[in-house]
Amino acid sequence: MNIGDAATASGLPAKTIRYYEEIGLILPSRDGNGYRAFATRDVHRLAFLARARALGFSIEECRALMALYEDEDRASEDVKHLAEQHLQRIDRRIAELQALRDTLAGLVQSCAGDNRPDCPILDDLASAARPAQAESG
Amino acid sequence: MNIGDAATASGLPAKTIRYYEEIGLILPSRDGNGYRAFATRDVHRLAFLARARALGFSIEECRALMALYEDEDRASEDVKHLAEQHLQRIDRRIAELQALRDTLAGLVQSCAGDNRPDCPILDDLASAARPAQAESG
DNA sequence: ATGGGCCTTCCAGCTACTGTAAGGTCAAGG
DNA sequence: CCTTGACCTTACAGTAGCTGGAAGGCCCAT
Repeated sequence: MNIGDAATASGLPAKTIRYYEEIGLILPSRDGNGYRAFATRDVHRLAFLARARALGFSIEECRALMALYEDEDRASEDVKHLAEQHLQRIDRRIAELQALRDTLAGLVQSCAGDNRPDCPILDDLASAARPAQAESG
Repeated sequence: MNIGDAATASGLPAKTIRYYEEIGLILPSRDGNGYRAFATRDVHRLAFLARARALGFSIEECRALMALYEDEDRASEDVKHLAEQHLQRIDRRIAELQALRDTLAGLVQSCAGDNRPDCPILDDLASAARPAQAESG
């Protein structure tokens, strides 16, 4: 199977597959003409990677997950640990974004959004530059 | 004021300030020795940028916000529009992460996390590779 | 032989910095 | 006067994870 078909089958762009080979995530064999030859197993690996990436795991985490996937003697504990770490990272990120969102939503709401120059949003951004105008207390 | 003091005053690393100059976000004057000379106004701009970046605005959005900040004849509508777009992007991102989080949390919970190899997390990741084993329905 | 669609490699670019190297400047101390 | 050390300068490389494009090879149909 050539890279185009592997791309279609796995859902990953051919470019991405070449990149994954370059960084050692997969190692398809080669035909006589130099074309990559993907076995069914390779396509499974690619789909595994696609799914793991879609769940937000980093490339290095995917590498580790792949190793566990291929290791019949793995402990599910190791997989769970990776997933838990990732989950915590996502939770932190959500909390950050939520805080951002709340601040921003407040600013948006306070802004008239008309053709006059007065703007609480710009005032807020500038307030960091003029701490005399108090935001603590 | 040299770059070190501007960094302290604005909360941005000196490296970042040089970068901002390179991409044309600020243009401090220069002393005879080639050192950047930051006026109070420059430090205000830097703090403005720092705050806007902390709120998650992209560099290009910061450039636009800065232009509005400096334009006395701006319409607050333009600022609000930028902020609303950003807010929507954050909302979408939060929704994405939340969906991810839910999926991942389900997987984590279903995994025993012991020293046996059986692992619903890996099963899920691999399921994309073996659609015969059904996930729809 | 020629056209088109696939494949190959290599290099550049994206965001927003960050690190490092090699060197210039300046004030203090001996 | 010289050194030390903290500051400053530029330029280049690297980060994550691709993505686009150039230049060229392979293969099949006409």
